[in-house]
Amino acid sequence: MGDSNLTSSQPKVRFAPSPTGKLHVGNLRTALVNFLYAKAHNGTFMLRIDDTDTERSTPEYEAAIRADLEWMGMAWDCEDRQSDRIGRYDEALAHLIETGRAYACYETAEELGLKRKAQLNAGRPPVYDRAALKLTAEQIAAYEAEGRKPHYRFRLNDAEVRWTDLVRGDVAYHMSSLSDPVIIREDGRYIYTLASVVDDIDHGITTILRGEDHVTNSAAQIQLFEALGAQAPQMGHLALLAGADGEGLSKRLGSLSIEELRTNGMRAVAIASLLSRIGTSQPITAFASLAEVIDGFDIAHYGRATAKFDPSELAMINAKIIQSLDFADVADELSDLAVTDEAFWLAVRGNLEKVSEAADWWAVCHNDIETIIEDKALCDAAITALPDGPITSDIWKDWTKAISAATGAKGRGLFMPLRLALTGRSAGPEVAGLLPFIGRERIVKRLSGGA
RNA sequence: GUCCCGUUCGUCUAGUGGUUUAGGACACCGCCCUUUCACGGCGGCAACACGGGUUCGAAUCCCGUACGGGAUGCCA
Repeated sequence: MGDSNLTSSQPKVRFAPSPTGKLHVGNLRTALVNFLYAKAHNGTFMLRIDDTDTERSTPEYEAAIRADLEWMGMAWDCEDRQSDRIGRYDEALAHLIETGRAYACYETAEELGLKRKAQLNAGRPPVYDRAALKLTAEQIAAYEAEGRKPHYRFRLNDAEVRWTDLVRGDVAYHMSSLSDPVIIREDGRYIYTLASVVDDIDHGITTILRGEDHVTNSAAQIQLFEALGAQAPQMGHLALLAGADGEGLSKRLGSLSIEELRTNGMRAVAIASLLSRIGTSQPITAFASLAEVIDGFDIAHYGRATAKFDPSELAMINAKIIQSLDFADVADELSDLAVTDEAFWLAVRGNLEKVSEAADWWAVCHNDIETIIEDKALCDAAITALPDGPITSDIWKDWTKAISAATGAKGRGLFMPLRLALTGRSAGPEVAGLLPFIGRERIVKRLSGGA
C-alpha cells in the first residue's frame, strides 16, 4: 500500500489516451482516478495525447475524448501531444545509443514472428534472443545494402526491478522473461514505451496511475527512466474492470462508451460516483457533485482484484441523483424537452430514472392518452365530487376523501382506479402533483373514459 | 507454453493467525409508514473456490489444483 505522506508535496499526474478509439468506462476510470488523485492532493492533472501510432490515431477520436472529459467535468490543467515532441525523443534515443542501452535490429516483423512461434513450439518463453547484438559489420552492411532499415530496442538489464506500487504494494519483476522493448520502428516512428518515459521526465510527472495491463511495461520503463538519468515516478496499477458477467470489458466497448452512456441519460456525476468506488473498499455512493467525489477519494482504498462494472448499478445511482436535483440543475435540459415549469419538475422528479422521462410525464399531462377505466362507478363519483375553483395539488386530499365517502372505496381500491383513469399508467409520480397540469377539462374527460 | 495477479454474501468489499456466531454498503425479501412507484424506519436472507500442509488455533501462512484476468506487438 502506498504511503500517502509520500505525496504531501503536490503531485503531477497525467492521463495519456491514444486517440485510436472512443473513451469507455475502463479508460475513463483511469482518467478519473488520475484526476481525483490530483485534485485530492492539490496537484496537477495533465492531458497527454499519445499519438505516436499515426496509423490508428485520428483527430476525430481525439476530439471525442476531449469532449467526454469536458462533459465529465474533468478539466485538465495542462496538455501536450507526443507528435509535437519528436525532437526530444531523438535526443533520448541518441543518448541511449551512446551509452549502449539501445541497439539496432534488422529482423523483419515476419522473421520475428517466426522466431516467436519456434520458441513457443519448443516450450520456451518468446523472449527476443538479442541476435542483433551479435551482428558483424559485414552482416549489417549487407542488410543496409539490401535496403533494410533498422528498428531499435532498449537493452534491459538482467535484474529484478522492484517498486512499491500505490495499489499493489511491493512488486518485484525479473527482466529475464521480458524481451528488450522496441523503442523506434523501422520507419522511424517512435513507440510509446520511450516517448512516454521522455514525456514523463520532461513534464515532471510524479505519479503514474494506470491499469494493471501496464505492469510489465512499467518494469521495463523503470529501467528506461534510470537509463535516461531520471528517477522513476511513483507507480500505481489499478485492477482492470470486467463486465457484470465477469467477462473482460474490452470485448464489449461499444455498449459501454461514455458517449453511449451519455445519450442513454446517464449523468456525469453518476458515472464518476460509480467509477470512483468500484474496486475499492468504500461503499458505492451517489455523490451530488464531482467535488464530493474528490472529497471521498483515497487511492489507498483501491484493491487488487478485478472490479466489476454493472450498468444496472449505474442506472440506480443515476436515478438516485436525479431524484434530488433542483429545477435549476436541469432547467436547460428540460427546456430542450419543452418542459419549463419548476412545479412540474418537483412533481415528477422522484419517479424518474432519466431526466428525459420528465417529457413523457409532460406528455401524459398535456396530450391525449389512453385512459383505463377500472371502476366506472368510482370515476363517475369522482367527477361529481370534483370541487369547483382552480385545480391545485391541494384539492387532492379533500377530493379523494369525498370520493371515498361517496363510494366506500379506500386504499388501493380508491387510488388505483383514479391513477389509471387520469394517467393511463399504474405507477408514476403522485397524482396530486400532476393534477394542475392535467387541468379540469382533461380530468373530467379522462374520468369519463375519454382521452 | 511462460511470467505476473486475483478468487470472502447476488454485487463491491472489510478482514495481515485467536477480539469473528466472518463486518459493511448496494441489491433482494418481509414488516412499518404511505396515495402507486420512490423516500424513510425496522428486520431478514446470504460468502471465506477446492485439496493438502504448518499451528493449540487459519479467511488470514505454505504447497498444489481449478477457475478468471493481464502480459508475452516494429499497439497503447
